[in-house]
Amino acid sequence: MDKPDKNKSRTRLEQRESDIMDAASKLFAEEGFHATSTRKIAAAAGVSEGTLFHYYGTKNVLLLAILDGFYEQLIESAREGVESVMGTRERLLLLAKNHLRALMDNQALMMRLIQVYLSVDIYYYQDYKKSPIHKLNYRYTRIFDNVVREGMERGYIREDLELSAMRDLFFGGLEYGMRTLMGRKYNRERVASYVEAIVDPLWQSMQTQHSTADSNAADNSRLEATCKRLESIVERLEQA
Amino acid sequence: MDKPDKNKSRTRLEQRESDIMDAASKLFAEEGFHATSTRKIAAAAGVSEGTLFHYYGTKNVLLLAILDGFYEQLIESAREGVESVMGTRERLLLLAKNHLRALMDNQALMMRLIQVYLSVDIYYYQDYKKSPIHKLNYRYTRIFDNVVREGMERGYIREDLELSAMRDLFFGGLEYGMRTLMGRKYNRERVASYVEAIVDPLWQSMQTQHSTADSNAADNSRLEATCKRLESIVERLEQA
Amino acid sequence: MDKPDKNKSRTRLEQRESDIMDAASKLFAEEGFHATSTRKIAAAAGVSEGTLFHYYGTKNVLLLAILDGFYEQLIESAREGVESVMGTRERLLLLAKNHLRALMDNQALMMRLIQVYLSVDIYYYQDYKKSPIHKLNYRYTRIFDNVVREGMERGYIREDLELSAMRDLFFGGLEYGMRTLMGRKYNRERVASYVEAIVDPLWQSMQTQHSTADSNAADNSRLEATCKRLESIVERLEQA
Amino acid sequence: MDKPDKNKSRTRLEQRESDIMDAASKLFAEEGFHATSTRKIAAAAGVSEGTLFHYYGTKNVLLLAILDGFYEQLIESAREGVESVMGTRERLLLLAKNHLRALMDNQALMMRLIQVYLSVDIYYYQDYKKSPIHKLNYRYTRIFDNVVREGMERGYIREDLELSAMRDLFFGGLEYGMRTLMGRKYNRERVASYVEAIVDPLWQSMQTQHSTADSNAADNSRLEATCKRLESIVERLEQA
DNA sequence: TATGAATGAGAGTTCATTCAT
DNA sequence: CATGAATGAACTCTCATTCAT
Repeated sequence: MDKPDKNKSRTRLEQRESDIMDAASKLFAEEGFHATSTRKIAAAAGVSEGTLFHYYGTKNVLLLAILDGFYEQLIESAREGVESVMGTRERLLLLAKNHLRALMDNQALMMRLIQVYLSVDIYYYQDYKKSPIHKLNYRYTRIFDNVVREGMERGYIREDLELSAMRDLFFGGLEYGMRTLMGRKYNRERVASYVEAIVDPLWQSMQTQHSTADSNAADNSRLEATCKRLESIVERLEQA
Repeated sequence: MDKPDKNKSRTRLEQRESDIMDAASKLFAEEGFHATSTRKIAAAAGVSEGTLFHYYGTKNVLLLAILDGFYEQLIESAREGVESVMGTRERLLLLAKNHLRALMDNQALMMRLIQVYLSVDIYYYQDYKKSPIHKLNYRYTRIFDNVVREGMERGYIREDLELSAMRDLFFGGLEYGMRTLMGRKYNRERVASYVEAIVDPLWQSMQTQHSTADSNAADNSRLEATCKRLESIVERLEQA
Repeated sequence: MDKPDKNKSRTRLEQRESDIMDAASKLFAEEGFHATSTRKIAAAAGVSEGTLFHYYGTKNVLLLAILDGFYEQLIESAREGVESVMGTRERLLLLAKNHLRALMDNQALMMRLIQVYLSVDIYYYQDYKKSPIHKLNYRYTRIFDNVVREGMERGYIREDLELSAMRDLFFGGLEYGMRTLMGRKYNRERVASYVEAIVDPLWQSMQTQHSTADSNAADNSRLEATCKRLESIVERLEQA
Repeated sequence: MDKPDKNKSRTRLEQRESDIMDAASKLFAEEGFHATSTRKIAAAAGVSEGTLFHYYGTKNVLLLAILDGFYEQLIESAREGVESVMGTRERLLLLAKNHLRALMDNQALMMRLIQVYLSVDIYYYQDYKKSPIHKLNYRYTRIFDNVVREGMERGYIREDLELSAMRDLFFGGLEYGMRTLMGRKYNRERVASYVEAIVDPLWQSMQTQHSTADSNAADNSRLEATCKRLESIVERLEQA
């Protein structure tokens, strides 16, 4: 589309860029950010150390580029997923699956890298909200927000919901659970059922609440349980 | 109990130990693990670097000791909290408050340190389940598990609940949300209301389903009060 | 042969390499391996400490490189010496002089370095025979072996000789004696006469043994051997 | 024999001293002088580090004490050996066996320690001859010297022998050969035959010479010259 | 006499980054 | 644009030795 010449050279540059980013991603994921030297990265990418710094002026910049790419991909696949189905619950399940899969593909190290990034650059972006990562994360979580808001508009979800708490539970729950999931082998079915176990309680509490029938079942059963305990105490007392 | 002399020296040792741990905790929290040199820690603790390594053979060991202490405290306060109230929901609220407060007191960096620890020692404890941190975390989350299980036994919570998913949502949600909370100043009320916003959806989905529970709030609270009175009678009877 | 540019830079690299090795050799010799810090070496070589580790990844590697160079030189001069004269006894004298002179030029510390090296790397090369130093030493002592073997073939030396014992006496005697020699000032004549004092007893015991009967058996067998060679040459000439 | 009280306490002190020396000897031998920290030694000896420095003010002093003890033992057993047999050759064989066995019992590291010692204390005893080790070594090698001298007096050994060269060959040969011997397992027979292989050539060259070899030097040199001429002709022919 | 906590200098090594080529 | 040699500050950790108890 562009001039072939420019196109060609741009392609080569891009090739190198992605070589470096791939190598760095892999190493960061495997050994951690601090344990990965720029020398190792350059070697793994098949370029000289000088070149690495030619492309990314700083190790931190490289880290940010990786995270950026990761989020960009995450956002894109999330958007595609949301557009592919209609129901709010189905959309949430898709978002959850997408999130989990992306993290697992990267050995969950992306999460750690984000932590590192925030550690490292806390000096530059004293206000978390100004940090590039925050902006990316904001763009990403807005997708979830929009799905929920649309659910509200359509009446599937009660309107007095605290959206931010729901968001925290959704993403926090997934990420926290991932640690457990990680130990075992990647398993598509397990992921699916885990995702449901996370989403369902949230989905349930999101909905407008019907059924006046057995209204206070909880309290009823509490009463029943208490009665049982009283009875058993009475029995013991009688035997004593 | 011992000779005063010995006692004294033991105290001095312990003093030094805690000086070092305090200094290290502070610095790790402020600047991160990797950005804090042992030199800085020693200086901040008012001891020589040699002494630091005399007490903790390795920077990693020091990190582990800090995390250990943190968890120990967390576990203790959680247990106390659980024992101080009776209702399951109240207990969950207390656990959540305790968790959040502990994290915020440490500038939420404890979470990062745990990540660092797992990164660093992944080589030693190839199986995450064998790592000391996992064991501590297990002990801690068992408190939550027990609260929920007891709720089930007493009939307050439906028995077909997926406990592990609930745990993930609970702790994950809190930790994820903490980031947002952190930016603002510490505020006891805000924490309380945030905690409710996290716990309520979970509590709701834990209970037997489709209850109109909140629809007739008045009756509900009367029942609630009665339940509580009965329960406390039971407690007293059992202890007698 | 190459571009002068490349050639030049290669030269500069080699210059640096040898600067470092020279400085290290000197310091190791003067103060011993353990007492010489990499810092000192770098300073003496006029490079930064980083550069030192750029060239030799480890202090041990540097040590090995020095020993390697030392042996290489030793081997070369020994070979030249052997080729420059014909008689077995003369060759042994030359080898001895060469050995002694090389050691004395390095203040005899090379021997100590070899010991250090073997100490240090005993863990890496559990089998002594696999250590690089052993291989170098083997190459070197083979020169002595070959001289003796040729002496046997030519009949100057009795064939029932225990070569390994002879080798031990030769090199061991020289090195042991060197300590004594070291204290005094370098003295070409003294070395020459000392060398004879060491070699002569060995030479004597190498030759076919007394029995006054055929008094000059050695010379006789030399004559016989020479005749045989002459005869075989004549044969070849006749066939040509 | 002494006062029981003093005796007792002296015994305890001596016990401790020897505990420390034994532990240090073992560790020095196994890991080398520099790789063995005083902490390790103290732990292995079952005393505190303070105590170690109480007995031996310095790590170097400890080293010297060990070497001193080693030599003392070596000297004693050598003297006993010499007195137990009469023949000069037998005495030399015994001395050699004794030397070899002592070194092998200590994993040959004693030799290295001596080197270390000389390195370390070269600053204190700028003149080798004044160093304590030199004195010990002198006392020890005098035993060899005396055996040889007595052999001369009794007429077993020719009187124009260069004693110092003989000594260098004897001890140097043994120590050099030990490296080879070390690799294999300790084997009493092997040691015996090795010792003979070392001593015999020396013994041979020590004896009064019945060969006419040197007696008729004139004839000899004529033969020699003829040989050389023949040989050079052969060389030229072969190269042609 | 025996202890072991405390020291601080110094060790080897790593590292992100620069810059002349 | 690409290189990789060069840097030197900073790192964690070790060590022989001291000294108050």
